[in-house]
Amino acid sequence: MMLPMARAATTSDVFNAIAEPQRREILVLLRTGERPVTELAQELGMTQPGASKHLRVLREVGLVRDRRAGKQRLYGLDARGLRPIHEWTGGFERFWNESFDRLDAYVQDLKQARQEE
Amino acid sequence: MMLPMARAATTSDVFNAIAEPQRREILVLLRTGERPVTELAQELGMTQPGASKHLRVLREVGLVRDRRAGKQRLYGLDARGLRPIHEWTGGFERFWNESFDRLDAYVQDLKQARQEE
DNA sequence: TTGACGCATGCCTATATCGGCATATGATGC
DNA sequence: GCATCATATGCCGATATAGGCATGCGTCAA
Repeated sequence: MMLPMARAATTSDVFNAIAEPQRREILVLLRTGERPVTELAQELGMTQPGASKHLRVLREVGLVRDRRAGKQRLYGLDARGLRPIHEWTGGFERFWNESFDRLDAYVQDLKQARQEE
Repeated sequence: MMLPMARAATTSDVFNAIAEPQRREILVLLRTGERPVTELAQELGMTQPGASKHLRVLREVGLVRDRRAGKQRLYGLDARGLRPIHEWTGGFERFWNESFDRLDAYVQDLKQARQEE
């Protein structure tokens, strides 16, 4: 009896964590410094539980760290996890330039063909 | 009557497209050249429909292009869409270095504190 | 100890996929 | 047209979230 294999467990990986727009906003905001959840939620127009949940995901993949500060809990950026992604995409740098060239060549070909009609 | 708002529509955005490990494998493989779906599926150990579906997502966000070649359909890389991601993560470069420094300083502090015990 | 405050969690609903499978669609050659 | 090969799609089952809301839990101050 073969059970249908469902979606792969992509949770807890950095690519997945930054696939969410709001989580990216959080990371960007945290570049300007540590913040408690409530302030963060307010600045980004999300509910406190919503912000907490996103922060949890970010913390689980190591993109943010938290430390207690009195009654509050301050969240801060730990961007090291973004480096692998930067490098992975960087592995295509040669190709996106190449793509431009090819597209350009293609466009030139079209123009050429037109004039010869 | 307030309907619960579900998951945001993140479909059709590049961040989401590359969040899937198999799709990343496809992109990496395509760096070595165009390929028909079947060959691609075979090389990556996935089913043909599976490969087709992933390619569809990649095509919808513009990361691959296809062109007909006789009976086959060749898929090729169009890496330009990866550039924004490279740049977005690059915006954190300063911070991941800084993080390293801080971590290092933290470790030094610990060592210092130990010796002074 | 008891509020009050700040934040994390649990529960629920709606949805978005992923994978497997069968099958429709398309193009080719006879 | 028809058989055949190459791909794309549809359907289904199982899961993974995202958001809203209410509530639990921990910390601090009086």
